[in-house]
Amino acid sequence: MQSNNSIGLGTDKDTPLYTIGVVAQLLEVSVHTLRLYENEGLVIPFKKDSNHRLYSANDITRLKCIRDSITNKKFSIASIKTLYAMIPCWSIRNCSEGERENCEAYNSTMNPCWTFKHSNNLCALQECRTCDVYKEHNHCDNIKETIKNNTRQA
DNA sequence: GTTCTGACA
DNA sequence: TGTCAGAA
Repeated sequence: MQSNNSIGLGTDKDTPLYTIGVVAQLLEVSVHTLRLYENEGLVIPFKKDSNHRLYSANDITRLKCIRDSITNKKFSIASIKTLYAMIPCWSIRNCSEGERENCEAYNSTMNPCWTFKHSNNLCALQECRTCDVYKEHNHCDNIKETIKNNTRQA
């Protein structure tokens, strides 16, 4: 018997395993809503060659956070985007002054860094889905921790 | 049967 | 957010 999963790969919370239909049932939202969250840049599911989406356990954790924010805390999608946009990616990735000046993400207040192209900076080298700036905030609560760690005293 | 994209209510 | 169309 395989203890991990049906395809026998060593699995962890980052392994994309769940189809959009399964996730929709799990979170009690429509498939359409999950695609909306993706289009709005709230979540980045893995895409198979077939272009079908696969979600990991961490993606589901993230989606639960998003749902809780919207349903219980009355956040809008736009407000969640703004919150994500406040994550100091430039600090986490140690971007230079020059890189910051030329970076759309650094200068955006409305959109998370992972919604930009990143064709001409160090972010072009890594998939946002696997970047700490994105990954470390699957729990919405972690944003506060990040801000704490990046705040200097005057 | 499930999911994809795009469009419209 | 829901639903429908046409395709894979």
